[in-house]
Amino acid sequence: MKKDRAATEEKIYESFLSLLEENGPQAVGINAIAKKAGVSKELIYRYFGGLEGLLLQLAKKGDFFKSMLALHDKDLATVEDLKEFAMAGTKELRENKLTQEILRWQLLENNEATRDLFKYSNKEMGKIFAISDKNSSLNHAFQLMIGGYVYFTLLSKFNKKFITTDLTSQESWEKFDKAIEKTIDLFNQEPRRKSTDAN
Amino acid sequence: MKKDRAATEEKIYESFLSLLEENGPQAVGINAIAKKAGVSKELIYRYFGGLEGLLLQLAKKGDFFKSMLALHDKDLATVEDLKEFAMAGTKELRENKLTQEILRWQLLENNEATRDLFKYSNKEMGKIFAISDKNSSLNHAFQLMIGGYVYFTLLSKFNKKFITTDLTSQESWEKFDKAIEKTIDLFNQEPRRKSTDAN
DNA sequence: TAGATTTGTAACCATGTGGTCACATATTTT
DNA sequence: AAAATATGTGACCACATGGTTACAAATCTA
Repeated sequence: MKKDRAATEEKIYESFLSLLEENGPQAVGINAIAKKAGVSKELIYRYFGGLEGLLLQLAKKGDFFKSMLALHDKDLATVEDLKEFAMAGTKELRENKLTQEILRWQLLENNEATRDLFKYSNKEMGKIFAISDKNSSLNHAFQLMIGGYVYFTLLSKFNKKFITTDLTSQESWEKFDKAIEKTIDLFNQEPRRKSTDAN
Repeated sequence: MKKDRAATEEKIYESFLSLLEENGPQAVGINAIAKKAGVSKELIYRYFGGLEGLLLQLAKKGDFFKSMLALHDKDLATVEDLKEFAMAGTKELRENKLTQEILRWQLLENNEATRDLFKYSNKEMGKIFAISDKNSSLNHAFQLMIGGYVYFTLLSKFNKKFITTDLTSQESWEKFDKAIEKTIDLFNQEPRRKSTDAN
């Protein structure tokens, strides 16, 4: 029998990732990972330190919002920049299954094992919202809309529709996008009031 | 030993409810319910038809948005009515743990057992959004914001904060409420355009 | 080549799960 | 009172879980 630690480590980690992406946090277990990797579970403990170690590695290696990084260097001074940035965020959210499942995971538990992973992914997510912080009037509305986008993204895995909205159609997601853009516009086009009090 | 079927049925159902409310969907299992009720699990199968039967009963008896029903009879013609209705919805969402956990459940699975429960709770939730359907321009923005509200409500169970927002403070939730009200205003105050095209 | 070390496996453990069973004991019915 | 039925229990089943152990086999080192 051939022996290659690097290769088996890779098999284990990839199996862990694909289980998480395809079947969600509940499907991620030592037995399931070992079975999928076709390897003894002992090795998961030996090479990674169990599930906790795998989560830690994911925290370090995971690419959660890498598509945002390029944009984040820009100034984001204008309303159009802000809209472009928001659209990049919703696109990332829609397409990155790994990010989706980690966000789902945060709704289920928060313990020793997951803490580091969540801390890191939240840090990445925070970069998006750092922008809207500058516009305190828009801030909470913006958070709600992105939060809603996350909610519907997660919901769409098991539900075809939300009330009257078809969550399987491209058109619906475009409408959500448009709603975000329009809200950004409305908050910026409103008649300037006398003070910074924008509640 | 005393025997009282009605009383034990009550004990079982109440144990099921409190487990769901306090510990979430993952904690709801035949063994856990029987243990909490202090009763043999056989009786759960005999009297309810297992977990599936309990979910069915919850679907029929559960009061998910009962606080909304009174308001729903009103006309909701004015913007103020719509805002009042939205605020009643967010309040209900914040306070009804049972509703929260069912919404959380919908993000985890959707099978034979849960289908009826979700169908019913969604029907109730649909009543809220029937109102915003009339204003197609606002519709998706409104859905996003309520969805975001749901998201943050569920998130707050295991996370103290989201980015910079403290999810444990009353003040944050008031700001979210205000953001919704303001968005409703902005969408209604915008200069009327020539057609119904409001994308 | 011989010995030490790394890599890998399969069996095993305690525990928990949903589900079924035979049985005992109340309660009703005849 | 006797028989039938409703109610309740605890043991049991097969299976899955996370975690550990003892051992085999490949690879590295001397």
